[in-house]
Amino acid sequence: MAATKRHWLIKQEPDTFSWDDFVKAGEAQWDGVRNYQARNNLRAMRKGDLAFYYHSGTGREIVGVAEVLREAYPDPTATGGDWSCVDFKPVKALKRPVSLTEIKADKRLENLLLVRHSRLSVMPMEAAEFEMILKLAASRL
DNA sequence: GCCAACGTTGGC
DNA sequence: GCCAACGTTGGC
Repeated sequence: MAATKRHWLIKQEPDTFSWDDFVKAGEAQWDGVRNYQARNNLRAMRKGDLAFYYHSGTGREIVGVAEVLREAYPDPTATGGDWSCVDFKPVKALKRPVSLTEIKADKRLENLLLVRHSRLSVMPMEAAEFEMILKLAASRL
């Protein structure tokens, strides 16, 4: 019946909009994406899908889990072109952040687009990879 | 349609 | 602050 949930990772510079800002806001319109691959990923998201919230630049770590609140709709901040945005709400912060260094050190996560394609800001990931990172976050460093 | 130049992102 | 990776643009 219900389609299998897909898993994602979204990046944000904490200096621009941190996880704490996100939690304070209660939800966020994920606009401003101007890359086709990232846009297509946004469009493939379904309500209820989960996404890791990653701090790029300062931090470079996964800090929390977000959920798709509203599926892709036209990005109101776009002045031209065919762009989309998605609304997310925070679900929970990870028990402890999982850093890029830690992810890179883990052979089982070597196929993550976060590692292979570092410039992509919205990316899919496997359910197994998602679970693995949740497990890392629940463990001691 | 190719490719050089340029801009942007993000890790280090 | 630097640089690699990558996307986009524009000349030919």
